Amino acid sequence: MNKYNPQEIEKKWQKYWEDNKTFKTPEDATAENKYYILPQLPYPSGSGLHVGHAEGYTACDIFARYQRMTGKKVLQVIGWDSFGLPAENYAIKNNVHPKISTDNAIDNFRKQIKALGISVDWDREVGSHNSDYYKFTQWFFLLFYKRGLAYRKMQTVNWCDSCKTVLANDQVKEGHCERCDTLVIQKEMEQWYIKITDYAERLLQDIDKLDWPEETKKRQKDWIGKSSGAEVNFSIKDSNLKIRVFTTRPDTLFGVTYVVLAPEGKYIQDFKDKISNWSEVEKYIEATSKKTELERQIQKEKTGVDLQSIKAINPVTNEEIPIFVADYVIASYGTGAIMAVPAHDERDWEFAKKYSLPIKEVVAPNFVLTGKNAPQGGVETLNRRTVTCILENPKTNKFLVIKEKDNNVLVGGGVDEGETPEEAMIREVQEETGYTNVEIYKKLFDHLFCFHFRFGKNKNQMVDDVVYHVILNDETKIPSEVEIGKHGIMWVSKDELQNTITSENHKFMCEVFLKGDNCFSDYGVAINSDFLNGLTTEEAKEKMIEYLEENKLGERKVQYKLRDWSVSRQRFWGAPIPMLRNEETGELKPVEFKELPVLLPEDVDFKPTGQSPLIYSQTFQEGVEEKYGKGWKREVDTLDTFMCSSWYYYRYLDPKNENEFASPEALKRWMPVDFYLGGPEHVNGHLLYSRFFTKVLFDEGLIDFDEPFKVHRHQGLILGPDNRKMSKRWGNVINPTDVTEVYGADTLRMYEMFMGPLEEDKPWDENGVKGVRRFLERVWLYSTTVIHKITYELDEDNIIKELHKTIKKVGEDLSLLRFNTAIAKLMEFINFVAKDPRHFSKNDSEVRKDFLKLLSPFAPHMAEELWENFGNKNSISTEKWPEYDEAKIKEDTITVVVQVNGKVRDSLEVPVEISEEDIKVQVLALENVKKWLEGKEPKKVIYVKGRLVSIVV
RNA sequence: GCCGCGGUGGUGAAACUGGUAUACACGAGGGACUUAAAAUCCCUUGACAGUAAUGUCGUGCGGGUUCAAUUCCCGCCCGCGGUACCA
Repeated sequence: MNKYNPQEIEKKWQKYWEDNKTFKTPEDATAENKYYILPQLPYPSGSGLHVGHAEGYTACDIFARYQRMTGKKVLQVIGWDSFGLPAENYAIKNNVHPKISTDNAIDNFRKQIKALGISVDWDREVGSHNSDYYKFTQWFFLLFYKRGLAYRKMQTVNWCDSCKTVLANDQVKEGHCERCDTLVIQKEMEQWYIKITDYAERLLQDIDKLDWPEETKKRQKDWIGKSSGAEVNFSIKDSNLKIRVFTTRPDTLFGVTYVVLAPEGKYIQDFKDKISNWSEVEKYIEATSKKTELERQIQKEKTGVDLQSIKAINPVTNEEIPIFVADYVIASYGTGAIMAVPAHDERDWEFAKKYSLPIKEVVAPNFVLTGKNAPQGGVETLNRRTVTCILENPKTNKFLVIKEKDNNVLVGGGVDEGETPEEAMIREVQEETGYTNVEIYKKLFDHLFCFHFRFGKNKNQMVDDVVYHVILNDETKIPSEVEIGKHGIMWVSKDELQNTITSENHKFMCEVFLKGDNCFSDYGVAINSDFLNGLTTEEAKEKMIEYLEENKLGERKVQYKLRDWSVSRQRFWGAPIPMLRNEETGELKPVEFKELPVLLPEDVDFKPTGQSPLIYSQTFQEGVEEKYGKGWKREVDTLDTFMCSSWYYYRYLDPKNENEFASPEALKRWMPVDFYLGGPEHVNGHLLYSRFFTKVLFDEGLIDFDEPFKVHRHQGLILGPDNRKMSKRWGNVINPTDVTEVYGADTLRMYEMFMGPLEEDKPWDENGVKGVRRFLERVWLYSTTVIHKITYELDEDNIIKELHKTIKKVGEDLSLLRFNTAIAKLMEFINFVAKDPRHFSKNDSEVRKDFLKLLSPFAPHMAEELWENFGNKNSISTEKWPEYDEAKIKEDTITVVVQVNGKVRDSLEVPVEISEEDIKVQVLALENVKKWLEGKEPKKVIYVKGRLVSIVV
């Protein structure tokens, strides 16, 4: 029989699949049996396919082939994200029209993907740069416009001066352009925006119903960035003007000691006339605007300018407080103004320290005890004022600890009626220790709350503690007193103090004391806050919001970090925005659907000037005035390519439809996507936009589901052999075509899947490729040649048993996308077969037939060829996935491990059905066990069914 | 800084729900075949001690829970990714 020659057979089968349209989308798919597998939309770059592409497409393909064999009607298509900057930049550099270079790149990509044996329906291929596609990208824009979701606004935008275009927030990486790494600058421009923020709440809520990786869901939630709080009005003294601030902590309003405005915000301009030191302020604003976002982030020290001659009024205290302009407040979040609570916000604290502003504490720490002292529901809460001290003997540098029966605590007790806390403190020290000559050295906390359950009283108790540092002057004691002697006392060193104390809140006091500085709490109980005093942070927040709303001082407010999506691009190679504008009146008018597509003109000089290249077209505005009247012009910006890639999975369903983005029947039959594989870099861009598109379609009544991707998984990066990201710069790029030419596509596919878990990053290893090729060679050999060399003889039942185990494992692993372990099992099976290949090699081996089916998703070309050798005329991909028989896998005996005191000492073969008693008897009779028991009686013998016996001596 | 993920042989990595740690593959060493090499096949391969049987240690580090911990809990260290004056 022939040598394994992948180059030959792979071409043969690729042609067969193409000629026979083997992977044409089944006509008989229904909502019940359909399975929509979606590989990522590739950008067809000039440098061709990357091994990372091969990884993603292979994974989807293996999964698709497996699903088909289990009876699913699979839809799998690949298309092209073919608009975009790189093609345009390439065109500028090489003076080729992007349409030509893009079409060439697509031809190349298609050829390379076909050479991997990926089973997609090529009749449904789409490219976003084709007018029959971008017609509907434009339609989506018009849909957004119609629904009030597309609007123009003047705003500072991220500008890349090398690409000469605007960038969306997620296209900026660490202050640099994602594509060309140029430092991004801010520029004021009028742009088209999509109001994705209208959908923030739904985009956030619905994440929970998705089967996506948990960390991915979290990342998207964080990006949407919901925070709840209030907007509060601060009036300006002697004026009708107001400052509105957003805060998540309305409960700290009593601690607000100044207000800060963002330098680029609107407020500062409104106050211009009232500010006596305007020139200083103006200088500061200008200095800020010159800084890039990056510089602003890096600078450590806070800066700002006091707005002299105007003061704000704290709405709850009615105190006059200063107003600052400072660049630690940004204009684009909230209202562009903040209320500063230096006692409880690190940034405000730094600023207040620098400019010597008052710091007013309004939240005291609150310890909620855990365990048996945790507060209980449904019982009354008592309030109690108490004192506690850290008592130090300065002569010995030791600290006093009171030993109760199961607790070590500090000295303290309740404050009696008519007594000051100081008096109470001195009294408690005397009562509990007998020491009379003590003095209060320092107050550590005015309030430290502790919320716990009091068993004796069957009530919860909220203790409001004053904490002191007390010094022992000398060891004079009261001769005899009541409480002394009830519990012991001990003196410990500074180092031992914190670990000796067992009560949680006392431990915390020691911690703060030892650190020696003030530590303000974020959450706890309100103090110095009038009607909020004594409430926990959560309660106080609610109460303050109610108060604000009642008194018309502000209202509840939810803020999101998510910004509206800027979609205008001043570039050529994109879909024209289908809008008209009257240059004289400024009116806007959408292009009607029947006029779509607005074609991208051919006659454009697309050299970047910062202006949209479409301005230079002779033909683009032709006939517009005749049709719409004087002054009307087409919009000359093009759409962000994310607009194109946010809906491609709909176009695959019905790619030739001229009237709709997809027909209702096709949508009903195929959506939502059952499995979507993509890189983790798209979480806050593409995936979010696609979800948004889908929700808009749902609201328009065009679809009856509101999430496009039911199941989503990521693929990891394939790194270079040097463990670095593949890049021309490091010279570590592996070209999949080179690998295919030497080893064959089946080897490449299987190797990439064998490298490790799909979602992890993993380095390339040429030797690993060879290993997989060796495996395939062995499969070929045993399938085509009768081998007489036998290591030891196996009867057919042994092989069948191993086969059924393999069917089980490979099937399970495939359904969980654990390709690496599935392949390991296939290898194990062949290793087993190698001991005695006769049953596998014989002419009509059923074992071999089943094995080839298992192999076929991974190495489809070889599987087809060897399948054909049996005389089969059909493609193996149309075969049914083998089923395993539990009875055939069943073992008669099991190996039970024997442990003595947790260490493995022996193992023994026993019948599966052995009783617990029998096995214990057998185990205790073992020589090894006797030896390790050393004559002692076992205290305990544990039997874990089918696994081990553990003996404890 | 904050958030998320991860750390297992010389290497890529396995290990169900707490139950024999290192499957599968690579590499390395030894052997067979060969005039020789490649290819192929066979054996060995976590570390340490020992001729061996065997024993001790071993999943980033330090503790804990348990008859039993890569797996659960607490405290650290390191790497990767996200995000950042978001009030």
